[in-house]
Amino acid sequence: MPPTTPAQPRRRDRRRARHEATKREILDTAWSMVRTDGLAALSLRALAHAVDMEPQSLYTYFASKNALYDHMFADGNQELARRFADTEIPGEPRAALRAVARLFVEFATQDQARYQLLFLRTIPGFRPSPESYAIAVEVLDSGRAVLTRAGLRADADFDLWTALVAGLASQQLANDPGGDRYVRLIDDAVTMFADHVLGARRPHRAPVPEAPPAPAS
Amino acid sequence: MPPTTPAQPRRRDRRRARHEATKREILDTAWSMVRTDGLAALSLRALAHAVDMEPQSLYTYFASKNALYDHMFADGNQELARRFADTEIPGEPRAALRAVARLFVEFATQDQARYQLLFLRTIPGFRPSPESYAIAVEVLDSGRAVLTRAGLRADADFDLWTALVAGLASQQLANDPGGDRYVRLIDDAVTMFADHVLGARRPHRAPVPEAPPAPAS
DNA sequence: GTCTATATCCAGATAGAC
DNA sequence: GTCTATCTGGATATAGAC
Repeated sequence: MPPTTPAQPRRRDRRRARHEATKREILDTAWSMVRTDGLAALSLRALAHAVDMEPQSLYTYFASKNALYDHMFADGNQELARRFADTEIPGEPRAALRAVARLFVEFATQDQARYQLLFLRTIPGFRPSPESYAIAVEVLDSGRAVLTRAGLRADADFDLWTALVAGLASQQLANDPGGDRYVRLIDDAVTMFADHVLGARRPHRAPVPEAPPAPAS
Repeated sequence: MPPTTPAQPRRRDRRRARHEATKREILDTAWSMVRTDGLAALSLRALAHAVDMEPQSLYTYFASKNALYDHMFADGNQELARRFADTEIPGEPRAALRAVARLFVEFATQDQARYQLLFLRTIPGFRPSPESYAIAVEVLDSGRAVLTRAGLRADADFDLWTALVAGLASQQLANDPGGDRYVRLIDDAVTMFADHVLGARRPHRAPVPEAPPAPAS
């Protein structure tokens, strides 16, 4: 019998685990609902009934609707962070840019509601908590680290980069949801960007095989 | 006495003019409200009281809330069309691209709610009517015409263009509303784009004065 | 931790008098 | 064209029994 593990803490752990499991189920259900009905259309009543609860019981898990949005915000950013961690980023600068662009645009275009919650100001009055926002900053820093390794130095270049990939994602979601009209432009966009900030290895879209890599600055 | 203009029609005209004026006032008030409270936060009650009406009276002017959104959608697109018509677009390709990029990004960043209504799918269930959507298509065609004149041929290039300018606008609104962190990247972004699709007149950001204009294709 | 009961207020929309 | 009156339903949130 383990001496330093009395029964009480273990039971408390079990209870807490169950609490977390229910919370997880609520969050997953919420995601599924906003995916079909739209982010702003989420109602706590409908959510509660979808998990077989009375609406009031939700308040055991989330203090308010905005608190729920806040958890979803953290959740989505954590998912993106996980993908960053799980993706091997090539050392070659252009390949690295392609990898991170694909990673982000794929993540963004998979879920319109998630994109709106994480990157647009769709819900009036919603502001992520400092803790949740910190995760978003961490993710952004992951992206920045990749670009720095690829030879990017200027903040303005990083901003141009985020505008480019966010633009592809945004247009894909708004004008061709579920399609690939803008997704398929990713590689071309990366080439355009890399030519601009890293120096053109190949002039004007004509591929030059075996050209030496261009220096960063 | 004018023979072919009886009194009845004139009175009808006056009434209709008054009707249109009130409609205009409601629309303007709605714009002002969504600008401060957020697009999705608009309520017909609050709107009605802001124009000193009972909520029910609004239905004389707009058949539903979505009908109001639809009029706002048309309204915003008409404003953008007006700006296109009023702006002189230079003949030189890069200058033309700069002009249209500035025009669009300025319009977009002036009003977050308007941007969300016109270009993002913020309101669950809202779809513009065919008549309103036609105005949006017309505006898009204006932009396309400028790029065609500048030497752009491929549809994919036009899509890359809209992604780029929409990305700048979107990031400006989401991450630095009211500032110019992304707006000031417009010229750089246009250079990047033009180098890519029109051919690099200047290699890697080093301006070459008096260089001959590059051919379109 | 979940429920019943309730509070409070708001939403969009319709009917019909004036 | 605007009002009063009303419908119907929804929203978020709290109190307290079990």
